[in-house]
Amino acid sequence: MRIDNASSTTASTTAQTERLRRVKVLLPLPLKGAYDYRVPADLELAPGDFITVPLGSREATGVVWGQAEPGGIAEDRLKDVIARLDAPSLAEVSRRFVDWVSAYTLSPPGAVMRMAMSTPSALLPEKPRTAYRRSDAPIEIRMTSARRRVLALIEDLPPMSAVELAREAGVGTSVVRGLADAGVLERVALPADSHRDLPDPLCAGPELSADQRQAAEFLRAKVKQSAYSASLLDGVTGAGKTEVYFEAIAENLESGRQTLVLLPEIALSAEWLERFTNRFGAAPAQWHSDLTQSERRATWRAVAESRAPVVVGARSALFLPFPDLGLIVVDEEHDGAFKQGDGVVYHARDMAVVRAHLGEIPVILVSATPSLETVINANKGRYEHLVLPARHGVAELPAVQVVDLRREPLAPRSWLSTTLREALRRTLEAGEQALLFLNRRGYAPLTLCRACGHRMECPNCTAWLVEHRLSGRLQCHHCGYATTLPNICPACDAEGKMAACGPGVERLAEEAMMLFPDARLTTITSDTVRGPAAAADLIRQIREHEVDIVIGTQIVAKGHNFPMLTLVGVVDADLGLSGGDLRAAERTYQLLHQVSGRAGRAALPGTVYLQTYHPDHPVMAALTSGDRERFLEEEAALREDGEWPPFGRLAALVLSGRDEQLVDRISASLARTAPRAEGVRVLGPAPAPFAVLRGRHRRRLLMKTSRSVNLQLQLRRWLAELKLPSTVRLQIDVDPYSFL
DNA sequence: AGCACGCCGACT
DNA sequence: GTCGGCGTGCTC
Repeated sequence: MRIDNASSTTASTTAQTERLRRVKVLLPLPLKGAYDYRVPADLELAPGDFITVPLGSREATGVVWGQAEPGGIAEDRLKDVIARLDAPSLAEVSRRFVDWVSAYTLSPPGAVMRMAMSTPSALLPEKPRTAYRRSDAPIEIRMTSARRRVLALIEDLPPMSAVELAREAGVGTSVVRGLADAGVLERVALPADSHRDLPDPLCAGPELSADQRQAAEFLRAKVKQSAYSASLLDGVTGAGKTEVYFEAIAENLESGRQTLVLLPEIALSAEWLERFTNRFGAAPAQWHSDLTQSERRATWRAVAESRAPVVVGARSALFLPFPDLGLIVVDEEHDGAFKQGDGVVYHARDMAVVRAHLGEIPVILVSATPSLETVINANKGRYEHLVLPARHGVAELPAVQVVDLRREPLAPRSWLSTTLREALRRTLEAGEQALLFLNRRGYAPLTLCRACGHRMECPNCTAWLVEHRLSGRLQCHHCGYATTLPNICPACDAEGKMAACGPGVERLAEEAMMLFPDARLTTITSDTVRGPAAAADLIRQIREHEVDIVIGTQIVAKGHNFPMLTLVGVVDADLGLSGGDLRAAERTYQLLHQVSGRAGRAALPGTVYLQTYHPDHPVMAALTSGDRERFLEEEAALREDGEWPPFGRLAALVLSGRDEQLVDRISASLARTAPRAEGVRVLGPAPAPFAVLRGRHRRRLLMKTSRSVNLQLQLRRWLAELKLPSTVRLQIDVDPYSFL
């Protein structure tokens, strides 16, 4: 009896120990799920711990995802966990977030987790930073002039790194190391991370208007509640939305919790950083794709160790390992850049709301032109809706006029109507600035042969080659293919018949220069602006009126304040409306509204001209009347009729491969096995927009369901049996943002 | 994602 | 005869 008792106790203890001794480990790889590992007796592990494990012939870093479930892999295939890494473990809410995003996007959980891990070096012990100082030991060495310079320099300076010391002394680092090896210099360890100044919520902020104060108080109260809430902060550019949400950040700073601010394009936000620093007396931590390895490491660690109270970043910052996130702000929430296109396909704004929900914290969505989804959520009461009216005297809204190109035809190879030319002339004569907006890079979007009609197309993609006259090349904007402009038609051998068709910004600049030879002109596109420093310099040039005419693509649409800019000419307002995209009208409205806002922001009133062949289009009507609500209502009605998002659910499945027939066969068979259920429709397969991209043939299926259907469940069932040849890829995009 | 395994072309 | 190209498949 006693033995029975003892043995049963032993058995249950063994079972329990067994279970504890076996853990699920999520590896940052696109595997189906977590892998099981055995935990050695001398290791104590908890969920969220970062560990190293053997994987095949190598070693990998992963996260303990929980206790292994019974019925996993056979005992004899289990390997031992190698070690626990010295990094704060991933918070439970972060792990739930990874699982949630994985389930929602149908991406492997490891692929999602990879975004939370940044760089491998972040998990390894920090490399001690070595500095050098004069040693006391009286050592005789052969003196050289380089050595003398180093020693003279070190006399009255604090210890410096080899690189700094060498740079200051004008010698190579080998001289410094040589002196250290000889014993004249002494190596000392520098403190790991010199503490930077932290944002201070008590720093004096700017004077707020009554409306701003009211909105700020509301958001402060939401932060104080530390519960889930979503608020839309809505108001025209210049209404002071940023200052308002800064107050919410201040409140969250006071409570000691972390804040995440998501911006669509961090590289161009020098202005935002300046405003933040002015308000809080210190810069926030930054997270974006241009960080160096060591910057990534430092920021990731600072976030994980609660040393970064505020992080501003691009969409991937959402996956940083915050131990205590208390507030998320999504600025420019309507911006398409929040949608991640490759790898794990997700929309950072939507996932930010999910993250806030899981963390039971407030999220603030900010925009002058909020997305239809967000406005509907606000109207239905799911989001709080705070509207900031324009501040008196700050931003006079520009007058928007349509130029009807059907009544006022353009001259051949000209893209500026008489009306717009006249407006330009008046603006320049008044000593003011003008912006010509055309969302097309290069010189001409199409080159064709006037003899046989042959079009210059990309050999790898279904796309025209764009002529770039600055670089003297024909370029594919999708795969990077480039070639020279031929003088002889590759199809019919006719000589000198290749002709540029349509305008790009370079060609527009050519016309403007011809019309206004004395005007100082600059072209701003992603081709001409390389990096934040160049962008900042251009912005300064415009602000200081060193330029009369600015010609640019969408990168000039972002909110910069140019006091002397009074005229905006939208050269092709219809661009972007064609193509049958669900959000074409909405996006065009947002872009053109934003670019219109560049005109007349200070004391001078501004004017906007929209050149269009569709003056009656709802987008043009909304822009000229300023009646955003009516436009959104009409858009919403259209989507509701067709059960399009957000009134229905949508997922795009794109199959791609080099073998066109194979891709066709598989898409066809996929369509045959599509689920037949109430409220589920599968459209396609059809050639995906850009039917060939980078040499891969693409077919698309669309799954469209009503709101009540669990789209992910239907998708998972459908694709569970699917066995794809390795040469064919399937990309799933839940809630596709753009159909292109 | 790595890394090994495997099966066909140009080299010491 | 081997070295090495990258297609295919597996990693608890």
